[in-house]
Amino acid sequence: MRLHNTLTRQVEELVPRRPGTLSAYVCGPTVQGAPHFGHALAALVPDVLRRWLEHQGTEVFLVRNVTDVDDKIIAQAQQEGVFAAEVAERCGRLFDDVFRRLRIAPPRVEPRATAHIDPMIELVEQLERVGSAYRTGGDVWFRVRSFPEYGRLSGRDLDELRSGARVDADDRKEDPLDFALWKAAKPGEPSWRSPWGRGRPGWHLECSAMSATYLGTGFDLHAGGADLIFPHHENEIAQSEAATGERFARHWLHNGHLTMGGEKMSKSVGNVVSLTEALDLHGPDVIRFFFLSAHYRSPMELSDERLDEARAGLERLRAFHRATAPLDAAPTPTSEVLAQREAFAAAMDDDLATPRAHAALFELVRAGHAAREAGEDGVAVAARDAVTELAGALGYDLAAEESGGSGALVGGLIELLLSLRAEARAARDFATADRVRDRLAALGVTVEDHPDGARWHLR
RNA sequence: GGCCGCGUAGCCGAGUGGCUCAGGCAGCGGACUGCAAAUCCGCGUACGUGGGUUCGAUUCCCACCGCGGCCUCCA
Repeated sequence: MRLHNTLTRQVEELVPRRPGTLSAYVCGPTVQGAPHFGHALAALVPDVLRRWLEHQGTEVFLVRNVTDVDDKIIAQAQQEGVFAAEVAERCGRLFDDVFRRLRIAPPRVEPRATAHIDPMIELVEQLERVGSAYRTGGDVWFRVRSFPEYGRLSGRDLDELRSGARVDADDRKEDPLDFALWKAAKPGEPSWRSPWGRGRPGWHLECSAMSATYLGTGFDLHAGGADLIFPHHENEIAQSEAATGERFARHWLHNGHLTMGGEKMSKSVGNVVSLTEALDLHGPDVIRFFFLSAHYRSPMELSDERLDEARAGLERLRAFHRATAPLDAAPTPTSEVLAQREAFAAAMDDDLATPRAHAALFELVRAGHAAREAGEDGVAVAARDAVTELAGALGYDLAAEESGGSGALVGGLIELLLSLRAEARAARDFATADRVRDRLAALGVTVEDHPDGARWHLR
């Protein structure tokens, strides 16, 4: 398949170094607060890529880290008067929970920064040996000047960056662009023993060390939000390549941002929507559909209207699933069904063009309904099977009903009411029949009358 | 200020140098229905502005306007 590579700004063939297995590293969350709606996208994009590759028979060895030590976690802990590890543990569970509910498949390895201090220290020592690191007191800095390729990923020019000069002119640094590899411990902060005294790793260090630990150098794909391109990913490349002399990640995938009120959703702007609450309100499939209805690299504006549209679109897929689930004819795909399967695959292979993939799904739905109405059950079944399979490859569960569990008891009671209603209709007592339907609707149960009887589903 | 990207019908969102230029939501008409719902059939001549290249541009180039992102922590 072809995928946009930030390194070249072009859509390129994604070629795993080991045929059949893609090695990928995703920058996971910094567990310093509750997950917001925007965090879902950065986890969802690699998930969709992974599902598609696996559907195509490629294995994906995915590593997604957890940043469990950093300035904000420490600040939050101090504010609460607890240990930083406590904040990280609590927030980490919140992220685990929302990712699970979103059906984001767990990564193969989920390394925590605090469990990999040793390889980080070794990496810094190696950088000292090659002359790319220097210390001032208990701090260690990366010497940007020592890495001529610096700025390649983000398309920056060193001199422009310096003149932009919003970077702290810290006198301890040789160059304003140099960044911390190791920070000397301040009182009350979590710290680890190191050759430079007690301290903690700089932010960028963990990803270099942990990706090398689990994937080695020159792994296939590195992913993250577009806001990580600079400085985070630029710095990862500098550290890793300066230390090893080898290419770091070969392909870079970055997702665009979620906006709300025209601005990037972020805690500092204050326009965040809790992902936990959004899941409670909309369920995982609506949120997934919302994100996948636009291309992963374009910015997306979140609003109630967009979510309502996503719900409506998803409902069309679900209604098709409900209508065709009882059919049990042998599938007899038509050329149209086959063509839409191919269109879906072509879209996904073309830089994860999920909006076009959705379009193929909708064409299958229309063709399937039409076949069903024409009594061509085999064609309808072929369309249904294609929709179920391909929607599954995008991570949808069309059989799942919306929130509000319908236990056996609830289902039984509804069936009972509908059988009484059917008797009323047979007796042309439409007032009673309508009353049952209206009251059920008020409770969130939609009733549809079909030639073969009534169907119902939870709204 | 520098760098990057975007501007497509009421809304969202694909796509292409010309051939009937996806799909969804909303809307309208018809079929079906006791009425609905669901579904099917039909219906929308859109490409920010001004130049240029071209036989022909929404698609390529330039300028401008507007919007966003990054340049500091950030998914």
